[in-house]
Amino acid sequence: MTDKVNQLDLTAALLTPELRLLMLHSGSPLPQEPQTRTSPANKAVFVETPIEPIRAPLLLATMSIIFQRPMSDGGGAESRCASASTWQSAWEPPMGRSGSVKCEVPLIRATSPAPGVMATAASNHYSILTSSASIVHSEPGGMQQATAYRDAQSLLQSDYPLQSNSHTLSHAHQWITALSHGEGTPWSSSPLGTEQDIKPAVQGTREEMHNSNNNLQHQSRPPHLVHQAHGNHHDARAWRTTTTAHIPSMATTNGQSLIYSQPGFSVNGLIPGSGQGMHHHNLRDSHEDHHSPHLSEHGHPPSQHQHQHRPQSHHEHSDEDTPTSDDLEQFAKQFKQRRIKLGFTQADVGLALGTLYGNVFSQTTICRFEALQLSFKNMCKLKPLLNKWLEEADSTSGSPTSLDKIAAQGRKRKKRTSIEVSVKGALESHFLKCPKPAASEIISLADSLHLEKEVVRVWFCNRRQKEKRMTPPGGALPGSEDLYGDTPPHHGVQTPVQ
DNA sequence: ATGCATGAGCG
DNA sequence: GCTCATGCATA
Repeated sequence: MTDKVNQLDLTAALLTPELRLLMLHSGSPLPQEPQTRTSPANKAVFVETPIEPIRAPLLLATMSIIFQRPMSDGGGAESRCASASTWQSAWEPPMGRSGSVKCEVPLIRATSPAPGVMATAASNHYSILTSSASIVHSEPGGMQQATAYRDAQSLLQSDYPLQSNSHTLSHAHQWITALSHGEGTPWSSSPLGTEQDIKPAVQGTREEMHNSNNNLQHQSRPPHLVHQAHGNHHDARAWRTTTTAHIPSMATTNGQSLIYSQPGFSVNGLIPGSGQGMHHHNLRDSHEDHHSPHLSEHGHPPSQHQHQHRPQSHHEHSDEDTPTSDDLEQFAKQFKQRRIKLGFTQADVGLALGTLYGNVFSQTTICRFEALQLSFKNMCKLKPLLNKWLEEADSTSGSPTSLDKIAAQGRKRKKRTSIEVSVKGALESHFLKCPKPAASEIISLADSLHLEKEVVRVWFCNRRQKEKRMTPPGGALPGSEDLYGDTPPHHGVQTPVQ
């Protein structure tokens, strides 16, 4: 039993840099050095190694082991991940000797956490198994482009919630979203929150965006996908694949811990030459999409840029003119990047706006701005302010801007009601059928759900509001726009044909 | 980051 | 009673 733990069959192919280092440190014999080569085409890195297994002494003390058993296990490939400690008692040997084993070191985030990293670490190695010739990372977690925004949404919301780090994932998503995007419109993708509740199949788009991308098919997904399957959700273009073996920055820092270099993230290719901390990468990747005419996933231009705005050409990102949704998206993204780089929190900005221009805003609002989760109008309104702040902050960088706290006004607020998941589900389904229930309906609904009428009413209001902002443009679910009957008469936008 | 809430403005 | 902008409180 101890043997199992202490000796692990490893092929060089499975030897990650992390593991390699550990082995070196522990004086373990390393398997034959793998040869890495990079595919010029997709930048994927392949590792070619002899299949010859080696015996690796105990390195598990600080490792997480993920291994996959061969199909013969009845249940099919089964992945496991356990800490060394638990592993010892719970581990079962791989079904076959050839069973691949993948080890990875617990990762320590050195600096500002790169969202998604942890999650990624835990779930992206599966594909590596069984293929000793080429290892290509397929990262399920968070590298998808905004192009795959919707996919990502549904993916993140539904496929991962079970993971303990699911919240990390949602961050990742958000983050990634901010970093890269393929479509030109903010609302062209569903910035819907990471709400755990059912994702409505009907999207009540109205105002701005119509992007007839098919984003519905993702509504239905297998309740539980195997990790490997996740890769399919991703827009393959979103992020380049690479191998762990390729990560150079694996060197231990201060000898204390291994910095985790998430291949999918840092070597993503977004920032080719950046030698900075990964948390800064995003600050420059914007070049990627800044000028590129955002093509939709299907190669169609977003085409809804003009809607709802003045026919002003979108060449200038001026604060004066009504920006286009593209401008806003760009700005929001840059804003966030700058803010982070400058070291301000969303709350800081909100307060600063108050001291600087008299308009205090909450962290929530800033957050929503960055996430493009405000109405177009609202975005337009905030943009100039934020832009001014940005300029100010940029020029003042170095000396901390005075962020006089503005006393929060005390107000007796109703205790936030927490609606149970099941109840929420009921509300959701009702919403799908009727997003705007009559008072009587609300009452009966409240009655049956044992909720206050007001709570139900507010819930519907919020739900509608939410629907409006996060509505996937493409979502332009047929006929969903007039769902509320209050759709403004603008937007005769050319719906991207599909 | 987001769910539930508030309140102004409006019809 | 709705929309809309906004935020407290919390996951």
